Amino acid sequence: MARSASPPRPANRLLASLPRADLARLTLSLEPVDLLLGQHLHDPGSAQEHFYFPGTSIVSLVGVLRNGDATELSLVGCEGGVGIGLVLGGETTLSRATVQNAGTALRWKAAALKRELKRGGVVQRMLLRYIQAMWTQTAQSALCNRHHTLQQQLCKWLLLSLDRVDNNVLRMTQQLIADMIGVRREGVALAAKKLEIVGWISYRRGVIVVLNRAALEANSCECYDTVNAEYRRLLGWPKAHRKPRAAALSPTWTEM
Amino acid sequence: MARSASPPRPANRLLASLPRADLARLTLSLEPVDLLLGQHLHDPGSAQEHFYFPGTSIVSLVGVLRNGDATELSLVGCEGGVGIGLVLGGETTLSRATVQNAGTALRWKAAALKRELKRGGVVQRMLLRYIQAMWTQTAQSALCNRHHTLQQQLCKWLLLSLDRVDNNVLRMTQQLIADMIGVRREGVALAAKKLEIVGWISYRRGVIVVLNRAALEANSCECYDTVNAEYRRLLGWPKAHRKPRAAALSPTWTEM
DNA sequence: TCCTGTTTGTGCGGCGTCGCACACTCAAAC
DNA sequence: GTTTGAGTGTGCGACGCCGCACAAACAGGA
Repeated sequence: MARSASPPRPANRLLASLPRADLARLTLSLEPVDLLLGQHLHDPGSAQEHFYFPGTSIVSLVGVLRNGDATELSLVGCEGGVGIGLVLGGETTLSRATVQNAGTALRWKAAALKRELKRGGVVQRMLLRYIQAMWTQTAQSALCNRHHTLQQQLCKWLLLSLDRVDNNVLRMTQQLIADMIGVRREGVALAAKKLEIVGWISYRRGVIVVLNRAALEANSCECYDTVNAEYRRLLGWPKAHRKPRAAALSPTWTEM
Repeated sequence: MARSASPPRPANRLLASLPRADLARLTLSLEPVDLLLGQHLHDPGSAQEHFYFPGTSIVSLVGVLRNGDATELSLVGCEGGVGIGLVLGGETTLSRATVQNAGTALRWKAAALKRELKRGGVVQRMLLRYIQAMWTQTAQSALCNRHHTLQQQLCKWLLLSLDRVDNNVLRMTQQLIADMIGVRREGVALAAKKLEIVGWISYRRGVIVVLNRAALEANSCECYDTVNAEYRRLLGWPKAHRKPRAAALSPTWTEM
């Protein structure tokens, strides 16, 4: 069969980490799709037909309470995948997967995924390790929600999102961010204003530009570093997957 | 070999759910141990030598921040197991597993667990589904920490613990509970006092007796029900694993 | 160009939890 | 019986976020 002998490295890093042979086998059953802003890849309790490997898209996993209040459990971009219920065997989960950022992804039919899991090789190991990384992120969210301020969490959230796009621009309204973090829009407005006043970000009507990434890192809660370190350990990332810009000497502002 | 042909059903319900043949095979490599109050089964980043199946013991998985602040991520009793890092392949996790309630457990050498996982049969499926249940519990904790009051969380926590012992008595100081929920001891003291005044619990110096379980259920946050339902779905529990006592007609108090 | 709906800014009272301080109670050890 | 320390009760000011109300700024379509 004359399928290209060595397909281009996929944008998704889970896939890119696979040995050539395994990647080639998987590629046969992967289908490129474009994910649209606001699209739900799955809802609480709904069966999932596909597992998704985001490329340029970003997907947010959120937990939802009966009254509609929500909180983000994990943010998934090109470093991960969506559909852990398929891997762990529960089929459905209680979470919702919403597309945060329109973009590309590769999707994998549930049946094909299960066939691959039965092989029990490197693909299975990769998926399970990724699930551990995601569990860590969810666990850290629990800690973060309990112990850290909105200001710190906003910094963390901006950084997590920034790591999953290829420039320093985020397209998000404050309302959307508030829904993700699980707080009021006004709270986000206040915190964002402070970040703008000190010049670390600028924004207007749904477009956020990060101007001083290092300062955000210094003022985000430890969760950002902690989770990143664990992703690196579990998934074998290089030390930093973005070149840090020249560290700005912004002091961690105290009276913010 | 004259090993008893049909070993007694184990106290741990994950094990009890296994087909006879698989259980018999596993039993050969399981070792009974007594877990002591306060014992750490693993610490953040430390390698785990064993996977534990609690019998009468209760183990709390807690996440810890750099300053020592902590929050419970999952409570594990006879319905579950401790050591997901071994199953998912990361070996270590960022959480700490502390024994909440001294009691029995069966432990399983990491090497034997890995051999079993390679088989890829019903044991693997059972462990993965349990991990999904645990992820759900952790995720719900994140939501709970964000959106629910200490009073609700205390009710939830008492119920979760109660489900994992065989009477209505919990041996825990308020300080210990506070550390688990991730709040101040004074806050727990206040909330507990309210529960005692309305007569739903009584306690003295580290011994809590639950007098009106139904009332606690009515006043706990939805997380208790949500997580329980998901455990039932994923692990095939019967509808209620404790007989509900006669439902007390305690109104959900409003001015508590 | 004006209109309209979305996005952001801001003020106010209220509530839940924090951090701290200190008194009290009980059980076990001496 | 007395001492000691762990466990519990309570008050106070502070802080962070909520819920609400409403104004202002902006972008896109009519």
